[in-house]
Amino acid sequence: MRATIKDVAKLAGVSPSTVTRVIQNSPAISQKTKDHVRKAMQELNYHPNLNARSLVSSYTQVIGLVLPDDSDIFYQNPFFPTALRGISQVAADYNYAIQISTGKDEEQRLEAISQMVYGKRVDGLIFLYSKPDDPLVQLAIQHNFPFLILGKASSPFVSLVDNDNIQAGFEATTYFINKGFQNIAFVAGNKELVVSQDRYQGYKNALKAHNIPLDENKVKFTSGFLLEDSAYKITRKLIKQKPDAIVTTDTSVAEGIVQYLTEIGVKLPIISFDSVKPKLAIDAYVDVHAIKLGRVAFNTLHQIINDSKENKQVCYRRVIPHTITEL
Amino acid sequence: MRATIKDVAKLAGVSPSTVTRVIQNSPAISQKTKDHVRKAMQELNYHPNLNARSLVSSYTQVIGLVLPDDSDIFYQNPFFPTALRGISQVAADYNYAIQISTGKDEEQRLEAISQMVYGKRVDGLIFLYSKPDDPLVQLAIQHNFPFLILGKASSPFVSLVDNDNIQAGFEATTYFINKGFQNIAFVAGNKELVVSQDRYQGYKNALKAHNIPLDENKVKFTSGFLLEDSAYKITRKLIKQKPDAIVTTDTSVAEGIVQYLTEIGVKLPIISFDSVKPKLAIDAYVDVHAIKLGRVAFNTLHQIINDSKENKQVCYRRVIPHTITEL
DNA sequence: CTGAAAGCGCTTACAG
DNA sequence: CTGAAAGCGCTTACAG
Repeated sequence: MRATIKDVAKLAGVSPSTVTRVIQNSPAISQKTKDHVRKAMQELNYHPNLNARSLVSSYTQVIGLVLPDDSDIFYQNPFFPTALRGISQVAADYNYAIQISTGKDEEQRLEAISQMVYGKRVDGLIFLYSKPDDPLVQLAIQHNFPFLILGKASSPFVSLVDNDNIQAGFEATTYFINKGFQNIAFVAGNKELVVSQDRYQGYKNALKAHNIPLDENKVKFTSGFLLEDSAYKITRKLIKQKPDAIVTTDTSVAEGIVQYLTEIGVKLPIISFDSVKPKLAIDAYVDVHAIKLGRVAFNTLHQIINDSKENKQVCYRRVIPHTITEL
Repeated sequence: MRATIKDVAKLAGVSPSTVTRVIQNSPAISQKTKDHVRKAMQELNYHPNLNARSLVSSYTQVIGLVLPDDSDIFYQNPFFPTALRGISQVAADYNYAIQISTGKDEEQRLEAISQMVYGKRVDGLIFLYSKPDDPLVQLAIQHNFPFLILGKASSPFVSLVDNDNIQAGFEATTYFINKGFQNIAFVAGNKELVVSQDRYQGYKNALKAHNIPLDENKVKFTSGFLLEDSAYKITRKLIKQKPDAIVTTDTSVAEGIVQYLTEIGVKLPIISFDSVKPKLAIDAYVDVHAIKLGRVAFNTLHQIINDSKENKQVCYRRVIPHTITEL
């Protein structure tokens, strides 16, 4: 059988509480005792039962990652694995484990997250998506459970880590304006998503700042599950407006556009958004630095968890700078 | 405060053990009592403390997903999110949660997995990679801990779920042979990986079966972190061998090849392997059906966990069929 | 069909 | 600097 804290205590000739204190590296314990106990732990290959620890101490050293529905386009995008990398890098340093939670629909996801929260399986949550009035977020708010959104939240009292997508849209558009283009089209992903709206706002702001009139015929939003397919079809119409450059919010969208343009033998300057260097022949991309987003997200959640232990309620809002890279 | 099992028992006028039995839907309990207790649970919004449950019952309803090093090319590939989808779909049906585990190097990963296993945080493990003599797999074997490898294992006594990569390599090559090509090149990812070796074996088998001599100058393996970059460079040399078609084992590799070929204005038929429809203009791809792999992986692990409760030791080896799709 | 008791493996005051 | 006791919230035999 696995060794318990009692076995270690016996072998080291101390009480179980002393063993606990050694594990916690309590300054109250003498160096000599610590050495003894540690030797005993080694000898018995002792590892604490984390369930027992969590039961009594009511912290788990686990955080939950809340993903959107299983069917979501989310999984097509390198954003998720990249942000996950950032989160897990910092989590490993703090010795935190990561539990992920998704489901086929909202009901199943709500059930899963309830179990995590009520069942005391995690100390905090990171939402890897952002949508208005999400019931899962509501649950966290109601129970005063530590959480943070990786994205833009509608409520002003929610902690979040995000890019400044309005500014990024502005800069992406300005990139082309500065190169002398005047008929810049804009093609975004799902219109409902806050990121699409924000980047569109940035696009409009940039045109305005340079006194270029907005032509809504040059603005398109994709729909459906496969972004490329939708973008491909949209381009057919878009091209009639004779744009001289295209700002797009997603590499998948850019892929659809490029595919159509290639087929009809047209070449247009394109800028896109991505979390990794696009494998596509486009001119530039806005790097949202998903690894950094993930790293800061974990750090911030960690902060929030500690705050809540002290009954502090702080709302953190962190912006991760983007960069524009020419290809 | 959150309601405990005692609160429910009191409200329902029964003992805590009866509440437990109702939760377990034990046939020993009368319908009337069940109704009472369930009503009380509803009223108090009762959710069991899972740490307490795991402590005493020593099962967790959590499985661990073991990922390769944080720096690994693994994260560039859609295989991971796709397989994860499959795993989490079935996990949700069984009401299992998923914990993921990675780290910056093997030491950190071993530490993380030790905590999961010794700390009794998970009931079983799925390894999402496969390499010879992996110390993490050793740990699981030594402790008789339920696990399974999503990939090919070197030991014959390890459960696994995988494609038949030799057969797939054979078919991919035959696809071109049947179209009349005779000078088929082969470009694979990292030579150390078992999948690369297996697909190469399939390539050789196909040539042999059609009496086409193997020309090792037409066989290349990439190296380094960015597969496309490596493939790009390799193509420069490869092209001197005047291949008339190329079998490649990875879409990233295919991307590098296509990029080079496009630049020099050459078009060659290419077939690749992928878990999602490639966004690249190639002729066909072998779909490894990563979702299915994930689904079967969870189901099998679930089986293994149940076997181990009954002290059964069964070694499962499941093959997931691939398909070739023309684009 | 149901309850009382013991215990899972820890940690946390309390006491010295 | 250290120990004895109590308890976290469940479940599992045992008994009836």
